[in-house]
Amino acid sequence: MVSSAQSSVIAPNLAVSTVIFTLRPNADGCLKLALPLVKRIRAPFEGQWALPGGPLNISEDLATAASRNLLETTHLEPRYLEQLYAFGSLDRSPGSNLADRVVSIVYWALVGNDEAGTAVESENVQWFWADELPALAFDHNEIVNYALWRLRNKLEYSRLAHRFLPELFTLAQLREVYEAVLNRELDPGNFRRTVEAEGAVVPTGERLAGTKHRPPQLYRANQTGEN
Amino acid sequence: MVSSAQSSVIAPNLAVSTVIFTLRPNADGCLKLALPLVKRIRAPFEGQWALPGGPLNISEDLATAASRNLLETTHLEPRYLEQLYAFGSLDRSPGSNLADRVVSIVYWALVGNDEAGTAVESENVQWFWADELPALAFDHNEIVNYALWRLRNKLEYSRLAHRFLPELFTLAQLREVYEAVLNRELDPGNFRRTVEAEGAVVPTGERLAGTKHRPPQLYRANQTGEN
DNA sequence: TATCTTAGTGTCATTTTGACTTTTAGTTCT
DNA sequence: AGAACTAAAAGTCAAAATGACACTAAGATA
Repeated sequence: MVSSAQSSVIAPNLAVSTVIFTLRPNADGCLKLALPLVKRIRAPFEGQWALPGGPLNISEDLATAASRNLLETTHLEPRYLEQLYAFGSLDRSPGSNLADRVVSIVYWALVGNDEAGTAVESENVQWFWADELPALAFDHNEIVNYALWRLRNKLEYSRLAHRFLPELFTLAQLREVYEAVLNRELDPGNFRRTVEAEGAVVPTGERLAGTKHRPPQLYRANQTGEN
Repeated sequence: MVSSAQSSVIAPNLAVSTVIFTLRPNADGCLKLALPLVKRIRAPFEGQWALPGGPLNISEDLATAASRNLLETTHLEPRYLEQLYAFGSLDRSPGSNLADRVVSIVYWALVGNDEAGTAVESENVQWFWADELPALAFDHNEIVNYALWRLRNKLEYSRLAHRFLPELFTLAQLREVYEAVLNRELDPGNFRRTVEAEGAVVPTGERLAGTKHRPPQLYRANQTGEN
C-alpha cells in the first residue's frame, strides 16, 4: 500500500479524452464533419474550448472511461470507439509544473447523424465544424488533426462509414458519408461497383419512397468479416 | 502539491514498455524476426519472460522512456520507434488489487540486424524468435501479437524495411526483409519494379563485390517523402 | 405526355498486378 | 580457356483493378 502511494507521488496523472465525430448538414444541406467541445471552467486555458475528458477512475477500463465521458457530454452512445494515441509530452500544459503533468489517452468515436440531432448543446458544450475549430486548450488542435487523419485513413481501407448512418441506408447516403469525410466527390457508378465488390453492404430488397426520382434500394451493413 | 499527491493515490500507475524487433539469421541462414525479453525477478510472474519496460519517470517523455529502456536492456539505439498502444485493462495482472493497477504505454522499435549482433544476452535478457515465444508475463503475448500485426501492416504501405538494414544494401537484401517479416516469398522482378516505382530507394552506382554471381548494385533509402 | 432527377447498368481505355522469360555479369568447376 | 552455375537486371504478357463516361430505368412533377 505504502509503496504504491509513494511511487504515485512522482508519477504523472492519467486522463482519458475523446474526439467525437458526427456528420451534420450545413446551411447548404450537405453533410460536414462536426465534433463537440467543452468549455474549460478553470485554469489553465480557462474559457477556451477543449476535448471532453477527465481523469481515469482507478476501477475503470480505458474504453469505458472514454465511453462514459462521451455519454456525459453528449448523452449519446458511440457507434464506434477506438483508441487514438497516448499524448504525454512534457510541454502539453505550458507553465505548469511537473507535479501536475498529465498523460492523456485519447480515444476517437463516431456517433450516428440521426442521433446527433438529439445531442445537447449548452453554454459549456457546443458542436463545431471539424475544419473550422477555434484555438483549443492544451495540444487539442494537434489531437483533433491526428484523429481526422486517422478517420480519413481508416475510412478508405475499413468499413466504418455506415456507423454514421442509421441501420438502413441507400448507397447515395453511404457515398455522401465518404464525400463529406474525404472532402472530394466520388463517381456514383464506380462507388457502387467497389462497395458491392467488397461485399460491404447487403441489399434489403426494400426501397426508399418519397424521393422525387427513381426510388433507391435500402441496404444494411454487412457485419460478417467487418474488422 | 497536496492535491496532486492525493489524486495520485487513487490513480493507476503508468509504465512504458517496448517491443523491440530485429532480424537475425536462423540455423538455415535465412532471416527471422527476433525480439529481446527480460526475465522477471519479482512477483507477479516471477521467473517468466516479459517485455522490457518500467515506470515512467515524471520528467521524461514517453518516447524517451521507451528509448531509454531499449538502451538499458539491449545497449542499442532504435532505428525506428513508434507508439503502439496503451494497454490498461483491469485484469492485466490477475490477482493483484486495484491500487497496483498499471497502465502500460507500449512502443515498438526496430533495430538494425548489423547492430543486433552486438546486443547483450545474459541470464536475464535473451532474444527469442517472434513466432516461438514462451508464455509471457501479464498480457505481453497479446501485445507482441499486436505489434507483429502492426509491423507487417506498416511494412506494406510505408517505407521502414530499410531500418533493419545498414545504410547501403542490395535489393535482394531489402526483399529478404520483406520476405522474413511477411513470411512469404516475393518475385524478385516484381519487387524491383514496385520499389523503384515508389522511389523508395536511390541507386549509389556502387556494386557489392564478392558474391559468386553477377554483382548487385548497392542502394540507399530515399529519405525524401519517407512517411 | 413531356420533363426532370437520380438509380442503376454498361462500356472502354488506362493503370496496376502477378507470373514468367530472357539477357547479363560475375564466380566456380573442369 | 571454356563450360556450367548463379543471381542481377530487364523485358513480356495476360488478368485484374481503376477512372471517366455514356446509357437506360423508374419514379415525381409540370
